[in-house]
Amino acid sequence: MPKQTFFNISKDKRETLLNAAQKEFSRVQLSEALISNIVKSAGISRGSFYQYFNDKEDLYFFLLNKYAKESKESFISILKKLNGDIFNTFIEMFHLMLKKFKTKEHGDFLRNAFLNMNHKIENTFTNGFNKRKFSNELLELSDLIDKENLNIADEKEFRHVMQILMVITLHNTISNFTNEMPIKESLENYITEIHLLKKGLCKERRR
Amino acid sequence: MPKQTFFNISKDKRETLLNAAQKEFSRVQLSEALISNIVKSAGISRGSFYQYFNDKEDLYFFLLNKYAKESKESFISILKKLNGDIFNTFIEMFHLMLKKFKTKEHGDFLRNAFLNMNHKIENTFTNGFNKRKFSNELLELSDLIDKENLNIADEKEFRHVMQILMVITLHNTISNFTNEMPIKESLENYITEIHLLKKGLCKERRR
DNA sequence: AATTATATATGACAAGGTGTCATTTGTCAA
DNA sequence: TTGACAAATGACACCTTGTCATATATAATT
Repeated sequence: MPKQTFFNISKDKRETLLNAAQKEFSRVQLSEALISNIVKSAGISRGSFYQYFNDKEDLYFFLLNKYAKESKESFISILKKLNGDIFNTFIEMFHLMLKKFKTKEHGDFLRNAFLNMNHKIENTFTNGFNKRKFSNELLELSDLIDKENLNIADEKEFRHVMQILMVITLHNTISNFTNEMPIKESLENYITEIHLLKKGLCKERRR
Repeated sequence: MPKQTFFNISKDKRETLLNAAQKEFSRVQLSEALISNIVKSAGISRGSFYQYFNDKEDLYFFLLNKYAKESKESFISILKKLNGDIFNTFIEMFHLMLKKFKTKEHGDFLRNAFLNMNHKIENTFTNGFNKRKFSNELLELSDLIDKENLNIADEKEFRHVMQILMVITLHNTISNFTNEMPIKESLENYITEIHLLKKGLCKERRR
C-alpha cells in the first residue's frame, strides 16, 4: 500500500501522479516499467516518489486495484440484473471486458496486465474467489447466485464451480489478446467453453 | 533461440553455462534474474554471453523448453498407459508434477516459473493446445485419446475440452504453490474440480 | 508575530546492471 | 608460415535504482 504521505498530498497532485503511472504501465508491463519515467512524466522529484511508495509494485497494485474494484462492481450489477444466472453473468461480463480492452484510456494498461497475468495480478481481480475458505466477497456473491440449476452437492463444490468459471474466463480473456482475435470470435469460443462446462465433459451422467 | 555459437562450443562448457542459468533462475524469477550472476557463476566473460544469446529470455526459454518437452513426454506415456483415459491421465500428470516440484534439482526453478506463469511461459508448456487450428502435437495426442466417453459433438469441441482441462490443471498447480498446500490437499481439490468438469456444472442435461 | 516542531520535497550520489565493441586469442585450412 | 575466420574478453558509456543529508513548506505553540 502507498504510504500515508501519498494520501496527504493534494488530490490534484495525486491524480497527476496516477496518470503518469497509468501512462507508463500502459507503455510496458510492470517489470519493464521505469520509475524514472513516471517521475519525469509526473513532474516530481525522484525522492518524492519514495516518500509515497515503497516501490514500483506498490504503485502498480494500487492502480490495478481500482480497475479490479470496478470490475467486481460491474459483475455484481450484472448478476443482479440477470437474477442470479451465473453463467450468463460471466458471459456478459466477458463481453464487457473485451469491449473495455478496446478503449483508448484503459486498453493498453489492461492489455499489459493480462498479457503478463501472474498469480498476484490474478489474485487482485479474483481476490477471495480462490481461497480455501469463504471470503466476504464470495459470501456476498453467493447470496445473489441462483443455485437451483447448479449441479453441486455442497458449499465446497460451489466454491470450486466459481473458481472454474473464473479461471476459464480469465484464460479466454488472455487468449483474446495473444491470438489477436476479433471480439466476435473470442466470444464464440468462450460461449462454446461455457456450454461445455455446463453440460459436462463426460458423456455418462453417472459412471 | 540461442545463436549458432552456443551450439558450437564444447558440451562441457554448454552444460556449465546451463547449470549456472538454472541456478540463477531457481534463485529468482525471470524478470529479476541477472545476467551478471549467470556469467559469474559460469565463469565466462560478459561478452561471451551475448555471443551465445540475444538476452536473458533467450536463455530462459531454451531451458524452459527442455522442461516442457519432458512434461509432454510424460503426459503421452501416461496417456498410453491408461489406454487413452484423458481425465485420469491429467490427474496422474498433476500428481507427478506436484512431486517434481518438491525435488531439489528442479523444484525452485519450476516454482519460479509457475509463480510467474504468463501466457508466454504457459504457451511453452501447452504449446499447440490452445491454438485455433489443430497443431501437430495435439493431433498426435488426439489419436491416443479415447473419445468414447467424451461429451463432444465435433473436433472443435474436442479442442476446447483439452484446453479447459489444461487451464484448470495449470491453475491448480499454481494454487498449490501460492497457498502452500500439502500435496494431498491439492490433489483432493483438483480431483473435485475434474469431477465437476466431468459431470457438468449445470443440473439439467438438456435445457 | 516569532519560534519551534513536523511534514514534505529535492537532487546528488554510490552501487550496480546492461549491451556493445574494439581488440585479443584460438583454430583450422591452405 | 600465413591468412582467414570463429570465439573470448573486459573496459566502456549509458542507464536505473534506492538513499540520504539538506532545504523548504506547513502547522502548532507560546
